Amino acid sequence: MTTMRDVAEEAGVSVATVSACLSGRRFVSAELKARIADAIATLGYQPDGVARSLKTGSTDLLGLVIPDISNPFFTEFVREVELMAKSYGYATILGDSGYDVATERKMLDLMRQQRVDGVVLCPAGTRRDYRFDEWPENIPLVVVDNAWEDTPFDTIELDNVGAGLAITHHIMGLGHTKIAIIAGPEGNHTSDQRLDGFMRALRNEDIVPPDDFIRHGDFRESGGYQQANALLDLPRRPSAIFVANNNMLIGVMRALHDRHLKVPDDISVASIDDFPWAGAFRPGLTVARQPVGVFAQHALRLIRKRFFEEEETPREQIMLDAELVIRESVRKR
Amino acid sequence: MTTMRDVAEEAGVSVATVSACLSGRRFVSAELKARIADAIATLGYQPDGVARSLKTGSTDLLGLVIPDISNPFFTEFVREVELMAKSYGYATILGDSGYDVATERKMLDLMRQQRVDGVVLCPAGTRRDYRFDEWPENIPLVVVDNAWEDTPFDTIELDNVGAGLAITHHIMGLGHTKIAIIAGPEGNHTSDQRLDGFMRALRNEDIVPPDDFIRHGDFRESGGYQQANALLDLPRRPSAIFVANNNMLIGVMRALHDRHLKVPDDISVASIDDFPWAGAFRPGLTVARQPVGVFAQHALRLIRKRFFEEEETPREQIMLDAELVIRESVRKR
DNA sequence: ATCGATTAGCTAAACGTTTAGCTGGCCCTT
DNA sequence: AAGGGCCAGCTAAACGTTTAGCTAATCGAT
Repeated sequence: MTTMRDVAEEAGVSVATVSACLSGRRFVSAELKARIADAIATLGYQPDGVARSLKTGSTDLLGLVIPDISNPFFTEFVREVELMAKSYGYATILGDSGYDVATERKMLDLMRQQRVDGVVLCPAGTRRDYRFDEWPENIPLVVVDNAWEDTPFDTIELDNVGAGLAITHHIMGLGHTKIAIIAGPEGNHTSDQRLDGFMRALRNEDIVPPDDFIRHGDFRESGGYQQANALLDLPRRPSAIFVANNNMLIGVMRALHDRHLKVPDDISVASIDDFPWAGAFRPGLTVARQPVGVFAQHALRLIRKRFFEEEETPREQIMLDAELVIRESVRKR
Repeated sequence: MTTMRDVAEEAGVSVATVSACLSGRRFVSAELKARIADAIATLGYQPDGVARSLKTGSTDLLGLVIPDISNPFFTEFVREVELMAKSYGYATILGDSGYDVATERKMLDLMRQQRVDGVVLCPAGTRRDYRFDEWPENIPLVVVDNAWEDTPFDTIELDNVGAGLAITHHIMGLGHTKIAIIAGPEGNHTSDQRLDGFMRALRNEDIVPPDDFIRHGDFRESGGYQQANALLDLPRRPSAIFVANNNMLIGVMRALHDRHLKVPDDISVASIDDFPWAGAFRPGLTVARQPVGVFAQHALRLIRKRFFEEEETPREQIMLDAELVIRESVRKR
């Protein structure tokens, strides 16, 4: 490999001058600039970021940890974060935890070891699954989507209670009273909040759903499939199902398909998280859409703010509203 | 930050011994091991990967460049690659080029600068869009999915001609003769091959499609939408459409939906690339599935092989078969 | 007892940058 | 003419590891 040393020699200057020329942080005469440029061209020199990182302490690397990239919400989030990161000159290290907290910890550790300039974490677990006293002070970390209350970190999340309320109100507004929910894992913050919104909406109308109607999936397709089947096996079926995320929605649709039940003729379905295919098929799916791009913008803003800030400012807890996208999967009863 | 120096001091040994203890590459007595472990625990020492990388020359970083992460084929590929990478101890740097060759080059340059141990590239462009004479000898690069002929690199791709043939034969086998294709951008290797398979299948049966039936989209949803509309505006419509990738398929479905055309009753549709939702909706979509997991396995195998190999072995050109997944979107005519 | 082989742990030199601080030449001022 | 200020470019010391090569201690064989 050709190093800066070689370039310096070839151009007949010192390494300091080459460095100054490349970084532009110090003045270098036009003549030397030209000689250095020539030397670089003839030798095909390409700078070594690792050495640079060691010396300067910043790697221009960003960590991004998500629980499941095949969930279109996270797919889109990855896309937006990577896009923003790129525009600021960062490269993105991606880690998919597969909703496994141990894997997630390993990823975070790996990223710390790579000395990333910041981490965007969409946590799979709850607060006490992590040992953040060990997290280095100087690496900004922002928690997105499944944010816990009691951390020192900046958080960004949907107003999940509001989204749960909005969806449930929409369903009730079309005359449904026998409404079931397939929530996420118990104890998962996001899931709990969406369930909370659901319950509040029902309570507003003095509806008390049977225990059978409140189900917990795993936020993945298989969980949606299982829980939908459980609901459909009930002697007294719901007329509408609120599914707490899009992957489970797929499973639900598959279960309905298996039983030749038509949406929304036989049963209504609504969910949280839009995705590219939601409008392309029959029936178009009614969902509450998360402002994914805005999530990503805030995430990068916060990381850069922390990275450059001189003295610490209080944590930000950002909460954004969902947008109800009404298509065809909920029908008047 | 606490460094290895601090640990060495605390434990009353040399840095060399600490290093030996941590890496396990040299024998260290049980007593010192314990003292070092204690020192690490009390100081909360965490090793610095950047310094390690500088010295050893390997970063345990893998580059992955794809043209569009929202395409489920690439979503799945990213997932599989990241999973395999993780299992070998690599972290994955992800770059989405957005089908833009300039961005792609920037990503590759960034990755080279980060001294990744290897790169998996799903190129957006054609061979001559790149200047691979500048690519460093010692960073293995494997080209996946849109592989060119004339490179020194290992390649992995679908047998696209075979896939095009299989899909088209399937359609023709159900009695269709007026078959259109929405291919990808002209000059794109993958697209050209799939189109080639399509044409060969038709030629086998002495069918000559009108020029109107051969359309080129951009491999994205909007392209599929536009080209489908163009086809449907034709005075003499096709009875079946072969769509060359899944994202365009979404656009096609949307166009059909807009015109209240039912698949497969009014028109048949088939595509290449399976995706999680293909079977969940009505109609279930008939597709040729790429063995994505196997792609990822080969990619990692090849990168590691090149990284560790003493003397150069000839390039491998791996070509894998698609699997026809027959659902409901193509119907007997 | 002596010599050589073996081995645990140490010293010190890298790896390829950045940057604080120095040098020496030039120009301006008095 | 001498002194001071300024500035382009240089020297050398980091950054936090790894590792070749050395030292000194231990042990067995003669």
